[in-house]
Amino acid sequence: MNSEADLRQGEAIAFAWNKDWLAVSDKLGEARILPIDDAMKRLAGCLKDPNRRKIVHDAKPLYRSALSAGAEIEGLYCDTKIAAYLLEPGATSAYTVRDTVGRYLGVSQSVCREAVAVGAVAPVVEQQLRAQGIWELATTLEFPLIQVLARMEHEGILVDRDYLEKLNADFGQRVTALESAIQQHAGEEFNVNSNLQLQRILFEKLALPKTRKIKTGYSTDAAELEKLAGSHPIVASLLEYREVSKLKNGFTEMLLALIDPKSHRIHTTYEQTTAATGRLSSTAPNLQNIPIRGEIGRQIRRAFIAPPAHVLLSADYSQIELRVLAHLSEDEMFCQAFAQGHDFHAIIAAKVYGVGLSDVTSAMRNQVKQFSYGIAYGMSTYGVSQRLGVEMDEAASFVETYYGQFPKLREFLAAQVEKAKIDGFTTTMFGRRRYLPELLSSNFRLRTLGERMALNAPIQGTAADIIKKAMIGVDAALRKEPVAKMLLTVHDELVFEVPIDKLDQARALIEKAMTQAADLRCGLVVDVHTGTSWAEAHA
DNA sequence: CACTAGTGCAA
DNA sequence: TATTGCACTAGTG
Repeated sequence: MNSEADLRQGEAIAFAWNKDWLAVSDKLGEARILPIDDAMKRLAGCLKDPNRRKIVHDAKPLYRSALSAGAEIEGLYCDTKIAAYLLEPGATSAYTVRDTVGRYLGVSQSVCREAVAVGAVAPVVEQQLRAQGIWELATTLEFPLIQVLARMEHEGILVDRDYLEKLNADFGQRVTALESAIQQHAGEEFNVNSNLQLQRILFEKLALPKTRKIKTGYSTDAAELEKLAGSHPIVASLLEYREVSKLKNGFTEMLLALIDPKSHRIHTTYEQTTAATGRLSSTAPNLQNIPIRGEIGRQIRRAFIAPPAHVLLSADYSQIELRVLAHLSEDEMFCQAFAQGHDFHAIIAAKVYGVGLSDVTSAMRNQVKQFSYGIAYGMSTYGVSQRLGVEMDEAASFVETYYGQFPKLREFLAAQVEKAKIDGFTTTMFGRRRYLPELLSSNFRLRTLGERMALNAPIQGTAADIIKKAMIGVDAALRKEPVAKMLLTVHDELVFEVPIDKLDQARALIEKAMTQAADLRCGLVVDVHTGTSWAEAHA
């Protein structure tokens, strides 16, 4: 390895261990569980042999192996400190740690600095967490969640490879055909994926009406192309090309590449420290943005399946963010709407428009629904006028009418921003903080962005707290009574694999644990669906 | 290889 | 001028 660059690219040393054993890779991606003494020798051997230095070591295969062996993982480490400890138990100072590992790896000690710092600052981090009043959040929510996530990643989800391959080939043909059609319309060959070249074709050669301005010229995004749809036949082909090539390049192809050859399943990685609001994120692959809306996109969800004699069960929180908003703001009318019945948005629309529930038109319902969601993102009057396609004065009166019905909503939101400006951070129901230095910015755009973040963070963050707590509860219940396996988490949804003959038990257990995760004024409601594929189960 | 911009998928 | 993410492609340095 030539040095710093290689290490920075994830070729860090990874270990999983407890007091009895330590897991290390002995060749790429192949992890072994070893008694602690043997592990030390093996590790030392690996690192000393220059031909085997590349042997390194994603954490995932390590803990997967550990879990298959039925192990309880105590720690998962990705740094040089433990390596140094294993190689030279006497290496304790930061410098000797770095120097020891650096020598074995044939890299400079400075390369090791960052990783070593993680170990060195651990006590300081604990002190900070305590000082910020979030030690409890860490020890009762985030730390216990680590193992739950590890089990889910290790389990993976089954995909229908044959089906996915057919889909991929089909998409491939369509992309090729559409590309030709577009170039026919354009009268020349060009790279359809290049926005620069595309802009030249659309706005210069074909002289289509100019669209929204962007840094590099004029936008060619789907919303703008829709407006040009009548102007030239190339536009329809382009929109379809975008849709299909997105699905092929971004989904079918990637998913096929990430099917684990041994388990035949897809194992995502959840990032616990990425989203500023406390949400989880998912990478390699991101299973939190698998298409669901379009019919073509939905086909991709059909590839996620249950093994024979099993079904997938999807349990999602109904309107969790709006419920959190209702709870935190203590707006009685808003809370009552949840208690009344099933169609929340229609109930709110009836109040806003001052009509009976049966007189709510779909247009009314849709406008109100969009604004209700927009509230949690800090949508402005201008935003309302854009999204609802109305004039500014109409948008302003809509906003007034809406908040007139739910006065505590606006009070709560304003108070959030004021408090965040004083404290410098927002707080969720479980005490999670988001620091917002943007609120002090002299840059108008940045400052107003900070204000919207201050509105959104407690709501999105509390919802994240709740589902995390639910996951810990569900996991604990499932370990006592293994009637299902928890596979995925998608912000307000949990996906399980359930033996068909355990379905009733699993459903009851999951619903109970999720519903009990928090005590909201307006309650928590969980919708459960099952099916052979994720497409069916999500419905 | 590192970085940005543009685009588009999800909750 | 509606939040939070991940990932792809093109293009620059």
